[in-house]
This record gives sequence, structure tokens and C-alpha cells, in this order.
Amino acid sequence: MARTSHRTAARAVEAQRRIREAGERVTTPRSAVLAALLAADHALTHHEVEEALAPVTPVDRVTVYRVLDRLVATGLAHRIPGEDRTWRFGANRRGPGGAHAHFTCSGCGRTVCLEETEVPAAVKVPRGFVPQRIELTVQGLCAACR
Amino acid sequence: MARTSHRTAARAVEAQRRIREAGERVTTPRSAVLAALLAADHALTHHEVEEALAPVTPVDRVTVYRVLDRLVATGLAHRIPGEDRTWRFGANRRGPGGAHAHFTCSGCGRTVCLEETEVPAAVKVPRGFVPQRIELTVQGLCAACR
DNA sequence: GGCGCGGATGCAACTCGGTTGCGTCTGCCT
DNA sequence: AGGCAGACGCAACCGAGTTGCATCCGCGCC
Repeated sequence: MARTSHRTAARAVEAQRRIREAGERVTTPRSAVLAALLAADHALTHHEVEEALAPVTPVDRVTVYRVLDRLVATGLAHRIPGEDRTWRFGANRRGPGGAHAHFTCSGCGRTVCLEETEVPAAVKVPRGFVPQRIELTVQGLCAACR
Repeated sequence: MARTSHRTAARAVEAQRRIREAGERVTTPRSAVLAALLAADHALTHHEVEEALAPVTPVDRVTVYRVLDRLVATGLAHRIPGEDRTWRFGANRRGPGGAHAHFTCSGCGRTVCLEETEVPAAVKVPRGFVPQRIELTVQGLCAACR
């Protein structure tokens, strides 16, 4: 238990540090949301974030949306479009712009960032098209659901 | 004009043929929807389908959804999740299962199928994970929006 | 340490893509 | 032609995300 709260506290501090370094105001909802993303082993939906926060630091639904948007805008997190029409959010553990693939489990619906999997750097596109960002998503079964 | 209606008629026939061959009932909404997908040069949203049909064969909103779902289920079309939380649908011109990449223009929001662009056949995933489908999406500007 | 202000939060109401339930209609098999 | 399972249309619903606005508070400044 002591171990856990140590980790939790450390993550809160880490979240605050990142927010401050990004030049953003450090507020309770922001550090709580970012700490939740950092703590998670998979990308969280807005709703999962809200749930994770509820017992300790209840945050308004709308605020969660706005905070997540802000984190994405400042490069502290990234947004992953999902098969189920909802977005998932993951902390950018290695700074902004690190392109990586995502794995979505069709069993449990969880999405994880595949930090190890490289995304093709360039693709063939029709004449006149200008590619800017390449996204790679893998569907399948995770180890637990297999 | 005569040319155009010839093409339109030909596409309707083609759509009906495909539906019949898939072992599905041939109904007016189904052939109209599939014909619209075949006629389009980019993947259509549910709303675009409805609009395209309205002048000639008005089809109920809900029916469009159900028809599109069915076409996807039978492999006649495929569904592409978009950045804007809506789905786009494209006809499967070369039979089912042809994995291909998609290009989404951040200017006009259109999504086109890149039939020429190959998707990596395999990717590195964590131990125990079983990949089933790989999706590659490119964001950028299309020739018209550049 | 406290003051002020602009940005952040919370609340309520709203939008919109997509879904569900149900009664009626129709493609297709015989 | 007749019948029935499956498709259609309508209306009501759901839930993710957004907007407007009044209040609050982090943080720079004194």
C-alpha cells in the first residue's frame, strides 16, 4: 500500500513537472488527468479517465474533455481514433512527435501503444498528394484475450 | 447526358449483380447505396450516401446505416474510421479482404483508398499478441487542396 | 503575503452520428 | 399466386463530444 501511494505521488509530481515545462498552468484537473494517463498501461477513453479520477479527484466531464484536448495540443499526450467511434488518449512518454503504431484488441477493446513497432517513414501516394502523418493500427487479440 | 445515364444504369446493374452474387436479397436501397459507393471517387460518409441518393431514390437514414453495415458484413464494402469520429464507406472493387491504405486530406476531409499502396504484411507486436488486421492511414493534403 | 486578471473550471443545455423497437412491406422460394 | 423471413420506414432513444456562461483560482506582480 505504502509502495502504491509512493508511486501515485511520484506520478503526480512527474505530471506537474511535465505540465509546467510545457508552459501550461498547473491545475488540479490537469495533473490528475496526466497522472492517470501516465499510470495507465493502455490508452484511455475520456470515460475511463473520468472514472479513474472520480474516487480521488472528481473532475467534471467537460473539463476532462478540455484538459485532454489541451494535453494533445501541447504535445503531452496523443489521441488515437478507435473502431468504436471514441478517442483514446495516451501520454507521450518520450516527448512529442514520436510516431508509433497502435494495437487494438478486438476482445477487450483496449488499445496499447506499440512503442517498439516502427511506422513506415514514407508511402506511395497519388501524384500531387502530400503526406504529413502516417498512422499504423493493428487489430487483433492481446495476450490476455487470446 | 446520355453517356452519364448509361454509366449510371451500368453501375446499378453492376451493383445488383454483386449483391446477388454475395447471396443477398436485391432491394432498391441496397443497389442504390452500393451503386453510389461504386460511383464515388472517395469513401463516403453515411450522410454523403444519403444525400447522393435523395434526388433519385430517397432512402431512410436508418436504412442507409443498416445497408452499409450489411455491405461491410458481406465484404462488398469496407468501413474506414475517421479523425472526425464518423465512418466512411468504400466499395470493395477487388473482392473482399484486399488490404489497402487510406489517405485522408486535412483540407477537404475526404478519404480515398490507396489501392496502390501496400500495407506492411507483418509488424512486431508484444509477446502473446495476435495481429489479425493491419490498417495504414495517411494524413496530408490531396492534390486539389495543396 | 495579498491583489488582480486572464485563463480554467463547472454546470446546463445542446448537437449529431449512430442505434433500437416495432409495425408494415416485399423479394424470393415454392 | 401465396406465404414468410427478412428488409424497410418511422419515431424515439443513446452517448460521445461541444458550447455558452457565470464563477473560481493559478500565477505574475507589487
